[in-house]
Amino acid sequence: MSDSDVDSIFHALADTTRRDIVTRVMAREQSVSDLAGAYAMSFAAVQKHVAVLERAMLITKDRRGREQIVHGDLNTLRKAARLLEAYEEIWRTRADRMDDILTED
Amino acid sequence: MSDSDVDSIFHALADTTRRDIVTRVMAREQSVSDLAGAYAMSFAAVQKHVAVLERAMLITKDRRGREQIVHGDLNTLRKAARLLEAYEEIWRTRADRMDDILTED
DNA sequence: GTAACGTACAACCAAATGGTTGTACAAAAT
DNA sequence: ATTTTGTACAACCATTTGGTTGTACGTTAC
Repeated sequence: MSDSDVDSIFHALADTTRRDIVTRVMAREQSVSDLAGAYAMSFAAVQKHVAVLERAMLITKDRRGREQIVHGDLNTLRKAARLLEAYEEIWRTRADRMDDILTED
Repeated sequence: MSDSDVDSIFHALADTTRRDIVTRVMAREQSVSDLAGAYAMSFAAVQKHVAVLERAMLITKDRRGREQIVHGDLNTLRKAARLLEAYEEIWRTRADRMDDILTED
């Protein structure tokens, strides 16, 4: 996973509408227009949000007839979650070293 | 935690330099100019990145003499991590319901 | 007291973002 | 066959972003 992949994942999550889309499609797959119907903005705007999430690989699309069905991608979400946990781990490790230092006198 | 708080946290994390700053300050607290020295960009640019992280509450600053010492804020990181885990939970719950549906015939 | 250091902030710039409307086209329904 | 539906995409716009340089100011060192 390159830096720019991670950039795009967090960027995709840095918007309330997009996080809400993720919530919806994790709960149940649905078409782009189902999603568009849920927000007070143009279809094109929602479609752009979907495209951002798709580029970030947080969702995938699957054509069904004339509809495009949007699914959540659990794998990418897990990667993002693990990344944040890695920062906690860095902190924990440093804390341990701090502890070493404090107890070494 | 408001939506815009979450927006600012993920936005702050959506940049390689800023994630690197988080890594550094989680490992060891350091001054703004220590950080600035580590990147091939102006002091002002690094200072802006630090300001973005500070607004997102991912770091805090603490004046020590003429230096400004930057610390990582584990708490905010944990909140972000838990948020991502919540999406996984939504997915898991839906999966369970799927399972219910598949076994109910 | 003066010089150097660490920081903050304003002004500026190019590029990206998040929204809009309009057009185009394939699939489905009539 | 025609209309409606679902989607994609371009063009446009205002705002934000991520960088720059320059200025200012308090703190430390000489």
